Amino acid sequence: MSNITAIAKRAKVSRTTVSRVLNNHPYVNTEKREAVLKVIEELNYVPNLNAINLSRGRTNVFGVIVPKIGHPFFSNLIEGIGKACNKHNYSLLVHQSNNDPKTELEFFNKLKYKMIDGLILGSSVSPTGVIDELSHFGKIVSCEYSDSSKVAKVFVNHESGIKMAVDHLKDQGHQEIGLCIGNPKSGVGITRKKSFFNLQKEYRLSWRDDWYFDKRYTIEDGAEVAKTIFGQPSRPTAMVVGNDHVATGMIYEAKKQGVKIPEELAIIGFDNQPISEVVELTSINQPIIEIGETAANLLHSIIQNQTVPFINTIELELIKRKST
Amino acid sequence: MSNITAIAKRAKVSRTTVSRVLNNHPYVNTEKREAVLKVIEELNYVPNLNAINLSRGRTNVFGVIVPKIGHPFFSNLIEGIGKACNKHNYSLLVHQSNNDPKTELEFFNKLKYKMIDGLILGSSVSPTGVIDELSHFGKIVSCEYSDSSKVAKVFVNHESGIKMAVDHLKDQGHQEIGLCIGNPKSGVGITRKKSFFNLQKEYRLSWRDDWYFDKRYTIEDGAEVAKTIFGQPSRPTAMVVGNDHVATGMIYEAKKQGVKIPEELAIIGFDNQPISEVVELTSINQPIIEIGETAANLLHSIIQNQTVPFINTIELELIKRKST
DNA sequence: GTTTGACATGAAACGCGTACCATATTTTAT
DNA sequence: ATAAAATATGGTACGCGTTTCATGTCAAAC
Repeated sequence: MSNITAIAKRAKVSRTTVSRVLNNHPYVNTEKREAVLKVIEELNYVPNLNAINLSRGRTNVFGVIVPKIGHPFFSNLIEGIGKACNKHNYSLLVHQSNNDPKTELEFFNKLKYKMIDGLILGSSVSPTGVIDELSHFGKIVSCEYSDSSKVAKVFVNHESGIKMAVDHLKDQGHQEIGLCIGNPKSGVGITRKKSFFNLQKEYRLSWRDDWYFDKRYTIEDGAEVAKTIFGQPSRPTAMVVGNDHVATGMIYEAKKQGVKIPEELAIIGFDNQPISEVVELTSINQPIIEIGETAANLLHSIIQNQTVPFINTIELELIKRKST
Repeated sequence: MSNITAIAKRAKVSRTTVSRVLNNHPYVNTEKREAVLKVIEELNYVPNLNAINLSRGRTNVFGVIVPKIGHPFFSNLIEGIGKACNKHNYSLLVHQSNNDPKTELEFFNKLKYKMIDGLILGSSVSPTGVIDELSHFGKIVSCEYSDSSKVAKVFVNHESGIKMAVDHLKDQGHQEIGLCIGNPKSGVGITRKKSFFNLQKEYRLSWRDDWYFDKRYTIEDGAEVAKTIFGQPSRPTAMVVGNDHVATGMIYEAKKQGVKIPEELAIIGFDNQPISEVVELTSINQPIIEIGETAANLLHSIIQNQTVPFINTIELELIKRKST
């Protein structure tokens, strides 16, 4: 293995000059530059990024933590982040936490230990204190609401999303509206739940505790939720569902049982996934890829010490289809 | 910032001993170990991973390259890889290439430059020669067929997948079968195309050139393909479609136009994505997450110098639904 | 009583490139 | 003509932990 010292010797220059050539520093005589380049060829020199990173004190790597990579929301988020990373010449270390705080902490160490220059929280279950403390070690951007004042944020206004959904259903005359969300302990979950029940009180909507479901993520979960609802003596006339896949499962089950959508049950989903077009599901569109891109761009700007808005909200849009 | 030297001084031991404590080396006196641990607390010592990586000559990071992270196939592949990485205490550097050879080469440098210990090719467009050369710098596992003898492989037998699909359609009496694939230049694309046309000849099926489509990836693409087919004077009675989303788009368009599935057009997709259940699409199931897991496990084993099968094929399964 | 192996500890080399500081030579500006 | 920049190059400290080698102690084994 050849290194910078070997090249310097053979090209009869100093290691500093070799370093300058490698980094396209202008103050190098053309002849020496060429001599160095020639030796680099001859010795098949390959730089060692670990040495460079150690020396520079940074790695040009961002980290992102998500509960589940395969989930359409997060894979699109990562796609957006990846796009921005490519643009800024950063690499991306992706970690799957399964919403397990222990696994999260482990990944957080990558920031502490200087393996990544910045961290993007796709979703996190760690308490604010942990995040605050972590922020001493590097810049953090969160893609969901967070109580921590130390992290920059890019997120969709879930409160307004829920309001959009509920208002839309109310406008259609619904008074009995149920709610189905994913993880009730994630930032999104907490916000959605709170917003929903606030509105529900404000609008004096009917309520029954068995109109609430959480920890539902998949099409199968949706089918099961629908089954439960259809089996209830008094079912809601509409459901706000935090996830298009779950909503799709519900539509699927409704069709199976001959329950008419939207006449007997109106359904509104979130994310406007490709699937929602197929099943004609009304959905609140979240430009997920854009969120990811914005988050990574923001992180990049912050690291460059540029002044940028610390809290960014992304606007939602209701896509009306036949399920409402 | 405190480092190992500062700790050594304060704890009145050598740096070596500090290193031993940090790495749980057994030959350290209990008193000294505790003294060191105490100082580590006091100074808020945080190890520097770049230094560790440089010193050890490895990083415990795997790289994976895919064309598009948000694509369901690849996000699930990455999920599987991520799962195995978590198990083996590896991190995962994810790169999105958009099938651009230049971007690929850039990422390959992460292996050359020792930033990653091994590389997983989700899909690659680089010629065999490039991969062969790269293999001198580290272990590589490919998740698709590759001509390179230097890389280990984990892939589904796309030939058998196409055969499954065509046989199934032929059994149902179809003689006019069209084909729609994604990237015709990727490993998968090439194999599927070749296998399909081999069978088509072998079975003496009818053929028209306008029964072939490629570079189709999305639901919208599928709708457009269906439109084209339905506008043709002589359309196939069945289509083999390399991707469930595209197939879904076709079903969607067919329903819109009142074309009956499967009576007027049978459709068979690939991947058995959640969506295929919703639209009742017959699909060839590929256990994608499992492929990812197997690939990462394989890479891990190879790096540990364990003897493992170099070429692994994963079995497919036809999931019969109402579209055929 | 001596050999052998387990236990314990430290010095120094190593992995490798960057960046600051010092110095020297040319140019350009005044 | 002289001061001030620009150009060019090298020495060396620095970033930081691991690992090999040398050395030493103590207890068990023969």
